[in-house]
Parts: sequence; structure tokens; C-alpha cells
Amino acid sequence: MERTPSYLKNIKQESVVQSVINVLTDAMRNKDLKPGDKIPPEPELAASLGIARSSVREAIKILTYLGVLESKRSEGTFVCDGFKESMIDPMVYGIILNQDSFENLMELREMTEAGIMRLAVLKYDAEEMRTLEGLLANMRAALDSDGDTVDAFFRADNAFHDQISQMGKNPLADKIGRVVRTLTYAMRYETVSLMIRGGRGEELLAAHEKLCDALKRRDLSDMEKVVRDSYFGEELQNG
Amino acid sequence: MERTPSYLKNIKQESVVQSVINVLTDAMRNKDLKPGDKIPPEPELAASLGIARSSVREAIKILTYLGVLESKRSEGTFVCDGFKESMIDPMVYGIILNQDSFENLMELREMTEAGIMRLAVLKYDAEEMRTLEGLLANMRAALDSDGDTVDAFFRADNAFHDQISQMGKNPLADKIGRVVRTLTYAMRYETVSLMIRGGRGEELLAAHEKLCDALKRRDLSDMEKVVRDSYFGEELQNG
DNA sequence: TTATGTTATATGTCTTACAAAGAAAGAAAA
DNA sequence: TTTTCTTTCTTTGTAAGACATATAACATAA
Repeated sequence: MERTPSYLKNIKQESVVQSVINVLTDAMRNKDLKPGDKIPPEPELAASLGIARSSVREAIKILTYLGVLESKRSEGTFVCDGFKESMIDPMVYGIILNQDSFENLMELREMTEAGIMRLAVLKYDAEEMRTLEGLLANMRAALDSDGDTVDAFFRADNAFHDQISQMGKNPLADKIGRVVRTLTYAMRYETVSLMIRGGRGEELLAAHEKLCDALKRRDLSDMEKVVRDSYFGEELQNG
Repeated sequence: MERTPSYLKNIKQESVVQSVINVLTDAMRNKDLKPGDKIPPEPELAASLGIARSSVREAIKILTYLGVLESKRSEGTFVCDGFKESMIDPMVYGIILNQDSFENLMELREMTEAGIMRLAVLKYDAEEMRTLEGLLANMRAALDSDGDTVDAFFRADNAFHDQISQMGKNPLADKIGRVVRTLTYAMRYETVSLMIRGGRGEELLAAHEKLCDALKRRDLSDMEKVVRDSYFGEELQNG
């Protein structure tokens, strides 16, 4: 086994595109570029950096898909403010490539929702709670109606969980929660559909009422179970 | 406030680059492209799709940065298997744009680490625990040594938390945990440095021992406090 | 067998050109 | 004057072709 002499460092140099990315993100770190700012036109940027426009374009495209920049034809390219929804994509693509991720996704959901609910318990205010109760009433109404019970209930259900996510008052946690909810969207619909059509809608609603109640009492205990029940109902847990 | 009639759908057509991304990711969903597979060379892909190579390149670049593809000069471009580290970047860029995220980041860290530890409690095996105890011993050794105490301790500390993250046996949760640890890296170093230089190294170590002990007893209670202490030590909590 | 040179392949980068969308400014009509 | 239409200009979107360069695979010579 030959050892490489220590004076031989790896001199692999970063690509032009990566350099552009670094230039732009460094500028953001230094506040030379702030959210809403317009960056120079592509040809101009290319000229300043002494590189081809195509390289600049590739860097800009990447940052666009990462939710950092936003290009408007004929107007220019701007720094996004706050978090962009496109940041969900990376996770989604990751999922595509992962076969056995279903179980992991379930666990992740429980983990994030429980964490978010803890935050909500600690930070929500009265008005937010009223809103939440309103959404709970919507679920009740959806369940009692004759029409498209499942869809209406599911919409209300989603709004309910989104509201709790907001009550946590942490954009980062909220973001991750939204990602996970997006990833489990289809599966949750399936669950809700099966349960309601199987005559277990009341059970599902009751679990949400318990969750809401725990929030009102600001009760931090056994958040995982409360959250889990709101997904599957309580009975299933005895399997 | 004018309302757009519902029959007027948004006919804004997707860009060529987006189309390429869709073609490739659809192929992945349909298992026409599997991890490790080589995609056609750029000029060939461009010709098949009837578009310019530059457009193909932009799409490939984006998917590369999203951790879906990997290009090797002179060899070709391949579908990545599993999660790639580059998926961290989006979150990092998101952070750049968010000023008031420090507090949120702390909360997020507590939330994810507590969740991950719960998973670890439920799933670790004997050998993993032995490894963890070895890492705890490293921290002890680092603290007792004369030399570069802080750096050695911090390295051991990181390895300790990474190990727990792995013991949770959930790549998704592990991924998110790693992201959050990356984002809090500098701040954690600062904390460790301050505590050790301030003569509170033993306290910090003791908190990690308690954490390890909770794992050994598979004790699920009050995980938040246990992880919090492992970051700041126990005493600080009474402020 | 080992080290070195050669070649084929595919990505990396540059250049130039034109298309197209939207903004801004100016001209024409009410 | 105000509105509406037209033109122009800026900037991104896309295309096509050329050359540079890293790497693997093969061929060759010591």
C-alpha cells in the first residue's frame, strides 16, 4: 500500500459555474445582495467575471431551482426573499431514488409533527386557537354533510395541521413540516378516505379534538401518541 | 378586485429546461432510469429531444446540484444512488436569506435531535451502543488530555451525536439531523469552546453521559431536556 | 511486467446569434 | 388631458457550433 507524499495536495480546482455560485452567495452573506435586489444582467455579469454567459446561466439556473434567485424575462434576475417553495424539490427527488423510504417517511412525519406541536403548545396565542377551533368545526361540518365528505374533510384536515404548524411560530420547523406533509399527501388522503368510508370518521375527528384539547391545556405530555392518533385514529394503536 | 374567469386556465408553458428535468425524473419514477445508470451523452440527448445542448446542460446541472445526477468528465452522467450530501445546500441558502433564524434554528435543533433520539431508543442494537460508549470515552479522554482539548472534544462530540443519528436507523431523519447539525456547527463549537475554557467541561461531559444512560435504559421520557442539556449543560437551564 | 504514449469519448467552457416577453417611452386618438 | 396603441429597448430563453480538457482504454516500448 503506497502512501501519497504529504506535500502533494489535491489541486482539483472548482468549476467556473461553482465559482459564480460562490460569488453570488458570498455577496448575499455580505449583504451586498439582499432579498429583492436585482443582480446584473447575464451578459454583464459574464463580462465582469471574464467568463461565458452560458456559465453564468448555469449558475443562475441552479440558484433559481434552489429557491435563491428568481428570473423574470425582460426584467432581470432577483434575489428571493425568504423561503421558496421550490426547496421542497430536493427532498422529493431524494425520495424518488429511495425505495424503502415509506416507513422512514412515516417515522419522520410523527417526529416532525410532534416537535412542531410542542412548539405550538409553547407559543400559540388566543386568536390562533380560535382559528384552529374554527377549522375543527369545518371538519365536523364536512363529516356531517351528505356530499363529498372525504375531500371536504381532507381539506379541513390539512388546514388544521397547517394551522398548528404556523402556531409553532418557527418558519424553519414549519418549512420542514410542510415538506413532510407534502411527501405524505397521497398516503394521508388514502388513509382519510379509507377511514371515513369505513365508518370511522367520528373516531378520526375525535382524535383531532383530543389534539386540539391538548393544545388548549398546553399539555406537553406524550405528543407522539396524540399526533399519531390524529393520523390513524386511536384504536389502530392496539395492533 | 377583478376575478379571472375559471375557464381561463394558465397556459404559460413550461420551459425547455423544465421539460428535460421532467423527462429525466419521470424516467426515474418509471424505473427506466435506476440509481447507477448512465444517461445518454448531452449531444445525443439534445438531438433526441430536438433541443439545444445548452438546455440539456442546464437541466443536468440543476439535477446535479439537487443530488439526483452526477457528471464525470469523459465518462458521462449517472443517476445517483441514495441521498447526496448536496441536498444540504438548499437549506443553507435558505438560511442565508433569513435574518432572524438563529432562535428558530436552536428550536429546530432541539426538535430534530429529540425526535432522532426517540428513534434511536427504539431501534439501536448492542453493538451500536458499544460504539457510542467508545465515543463517550473519547470525549472523556479529550477532556483529560493536556493538548488541544477543545478541538478534540468537539470532534468527539460531533461523532457522538452522529452515531446517535445513525442509531435511529432512518436515513431521512438522519439526513435532516445532519443538515441541522451542519447549520449549527459554528455555534456549537463556540459553545463547547466557551464551556471547556470556562472550566465547565465536566458538566458538559456529564450531560452526554446522562444522554447515553437514557439510551441504555431505553427511556423515552423528557427527551427534549436530555438533548438540551447535552448542548449547554444542565445548569444553564435554570436561567 | 511496467511505464509511457496515443486515441476516443464525454463533459466543461466559450462564442455568436436570434427569439420572445415584458417594460418603458413615445405617438396617436378620444 | 387622458387613454390607447405602437414602437423601441432591455433582458432572459433557446439554438448551434467550436474548441479545451479530463479520463478510460488501448497500444507500445523498455
